[in-house]
Amino acid sequence: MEYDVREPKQQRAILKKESIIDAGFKCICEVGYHNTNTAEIAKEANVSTGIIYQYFKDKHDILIAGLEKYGEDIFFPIIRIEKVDLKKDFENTMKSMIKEYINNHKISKVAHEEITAMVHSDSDVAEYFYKKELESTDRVTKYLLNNGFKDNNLQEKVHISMGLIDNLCHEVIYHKHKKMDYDKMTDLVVDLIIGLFKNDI
Amino acid sequence: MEYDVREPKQQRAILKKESIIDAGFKCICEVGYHNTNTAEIAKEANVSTGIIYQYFKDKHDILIAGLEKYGEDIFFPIIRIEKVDLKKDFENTMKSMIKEYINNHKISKVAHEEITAMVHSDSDVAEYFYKKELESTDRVTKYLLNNGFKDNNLQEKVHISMGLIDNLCHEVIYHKHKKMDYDKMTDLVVDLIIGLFKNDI
Amino acid sequence: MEYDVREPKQQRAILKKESIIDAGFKCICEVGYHNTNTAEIAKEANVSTGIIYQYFKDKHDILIAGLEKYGEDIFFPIIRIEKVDLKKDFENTMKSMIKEYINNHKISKVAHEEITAMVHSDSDVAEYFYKKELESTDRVTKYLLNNGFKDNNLQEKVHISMGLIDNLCHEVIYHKHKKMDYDKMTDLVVDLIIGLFKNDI
Amino acid sequence: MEYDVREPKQQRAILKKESIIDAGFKCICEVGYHNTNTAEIAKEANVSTGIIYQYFKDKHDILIAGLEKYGEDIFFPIIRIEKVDLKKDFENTMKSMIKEYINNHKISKVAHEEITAMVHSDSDVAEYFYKKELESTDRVTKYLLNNGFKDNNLQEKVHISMGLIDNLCHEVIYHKHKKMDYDKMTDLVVDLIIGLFKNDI
DNA sequence: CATGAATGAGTTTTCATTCAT
DNA sequence: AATGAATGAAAACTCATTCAT
Repeated sequence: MEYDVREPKQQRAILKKESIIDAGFKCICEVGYHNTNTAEIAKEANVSTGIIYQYFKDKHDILIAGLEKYGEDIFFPIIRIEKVDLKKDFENTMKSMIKEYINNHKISKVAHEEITAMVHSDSDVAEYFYKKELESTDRVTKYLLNNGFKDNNLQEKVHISMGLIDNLCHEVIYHKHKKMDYDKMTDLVVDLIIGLFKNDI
Repeated sequence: MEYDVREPKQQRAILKKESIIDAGFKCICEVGYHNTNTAEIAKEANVSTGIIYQYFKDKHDILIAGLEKYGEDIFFPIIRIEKVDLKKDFENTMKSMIKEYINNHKISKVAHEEITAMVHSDSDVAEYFYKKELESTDRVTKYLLNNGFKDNNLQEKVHISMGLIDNLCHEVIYHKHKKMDYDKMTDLVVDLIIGLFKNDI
Repeated sequence: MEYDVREPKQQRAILKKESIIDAGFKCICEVGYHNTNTAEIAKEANVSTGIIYQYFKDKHDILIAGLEKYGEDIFFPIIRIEKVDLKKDFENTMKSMIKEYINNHKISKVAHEEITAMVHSDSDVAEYFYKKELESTDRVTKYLLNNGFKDNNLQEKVHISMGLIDNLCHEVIYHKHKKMDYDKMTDLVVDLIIGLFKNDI
Repeated sequence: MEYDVREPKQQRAILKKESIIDAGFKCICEVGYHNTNTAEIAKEANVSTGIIYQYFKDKHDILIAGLEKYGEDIFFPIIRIEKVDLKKDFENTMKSMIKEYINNHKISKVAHEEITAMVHSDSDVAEYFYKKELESTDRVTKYLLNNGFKDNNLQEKVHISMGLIDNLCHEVIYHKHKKMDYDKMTDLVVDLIIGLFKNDI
């Protein structure tokens, strides 16, 4: 005989909602928002199509929930800069950060493509990125201030640096320019950033 | 059995084909590819839906035609760098170029959003951008070489510089960071670029 | 992404699927496959157009389902020859069979026309007819063997006989030849068939 | 310099009309009426789409014209039975006729399929076949009468015989029944026909 | 809460026929 | 007569969302 294991309803509902978020975000990242339908999400989440609308206003809502849940890890890992030890050699710290970034990008390359595509066509996604980008800059700036950097247009410099790194990562991953020397390019970028901050440390 | 895509021979028809491209690209730029339907395009172009399929394989085909027609002006004006007079003061030249870029971006802000969104989800659009981006880098690099710059990782430096400018424009237009000093930021970017090339002139 | 064709589980849904088959087959039989559209079928079945595509891949799928459901009764009633009592007088048995056939043809005359038309233009319909025709010949042949007929080119004779009966029915129903004496023609056909088998009983 | 060879307009027009008929019938026979569009016909006929409607009421009209032009050769060659020499051995005459028929069927197998499909769905095509079938039976009957056959239900017998031959041809060509002995079947059919007429010669 | 059946507006595409030149 | 451009109604099919159970 089987005991009817009765999990608390609240708990079960939460799990179900999570599984829908996960399934939805997975599908959207893999094949794109417009190529994912609710039936597919329901199937992937092992729920019925109807139940989705108990937990989410609409399909779009699932996307946003997924973004809230996984967006930071995928798109804004720098937000956790506090873990970085700036006491060490600045140049090497930056190089290993860049390497980590590139790796991170590579892992979720398709997710990046699919989701960043929506920044331009979906105002909620845009807003999320907007907010997170601000947050990233602020956090990094504050972190540097706390680590003894002078506030000499620090925010602007941080933003420029983050942009440089982003572009570099993107270039390396998509490897558009066959003749480009990426090691050299990385060195150039690191030098630029160090140059930017050289009088502020 | 499919009608072949026809190449119009009469003047009237050629104009009509152009008007479909214009209408389609306009709609797509304004409300996005997925939110534009053929009926809308036909209406905007003052033609019937049927004629669209005589000149274009499908909706996507119109997008690509529009891109070919207007893409360079909107996304890659730097491709015409030959017009810039580098004999003049480098710093001021760059600053006015950046201003022009920002203006250009502002004019077709929505087009930028909608179309760059598709780079990530549409392989043909992606291919176009890749191609043009390469072309831009190459052209600028060659132009600098012809103007006496030394080939000291010139290509990499050009690419980095173009990225810096792009990011700057983007930041200025979207004005995300309320506390950011954009004039200072522009100065920083220009200084960085000048620094990059300082030993190559 | 495609919805999978679903197999209905609820009683209501099963009935609905059947009603789509019935409605579709009815429409196709009455006005022809090419003159029947999904909206028409939906209307006739009292369902929405959408539901059709949950149970059927496409319009063609409905046709095949209808054929599987009603094809034997309409086109291959001889497949149930086992019910015929061959112990009785062969000639009279055959005559009453022919009468029954003609009646059957008359009832679903339009269905015959519309569906047999498709044997030539639709490979799935063709396959169905081929299969059933083979099955008919085989069954009749076996049945005769079990009833003491000798296997003296029996299969060939059965096929010829079935063709003769088919042609006869067709002629009687369409009544093409004004001056034709159909009773006499029937007698001739029956005599021919009896003659064919006279040494095999 | 080139002389402007001016054919009589009437003549040119006739040629043009013929080329449309030929092109249309060719397309229809090859891929079917529903899969042939007017653009295709125009292209095949080397004329513009517009001109078609100068010579024909509609697409259907082309089909009928094609049928009138080529139908007899393809579907009712027996209509020219007068060429057959019945003085010779009846059995061999018939066998060679059957062989010729089978060949004829094979050559235009697709045309047969496509066009006979329409007998069931197109009343004009049906009427044509109806008319020609009557004509065939009548001609053959008359021819036999003129060759000394007695009028002992001759029309009925002719019709039955023609049906037997048609079925045989069809069976041989489409070869549905793998285990069937077609030589034997041919012999059986010939014997049946000879038997039918044996007291009438 | 949960299911999955049902809806129907919306989309792309085709093509016989007409029309402007 | 001739061209080929243009029309637009009609068709198949999709899918986010709602509903009956």
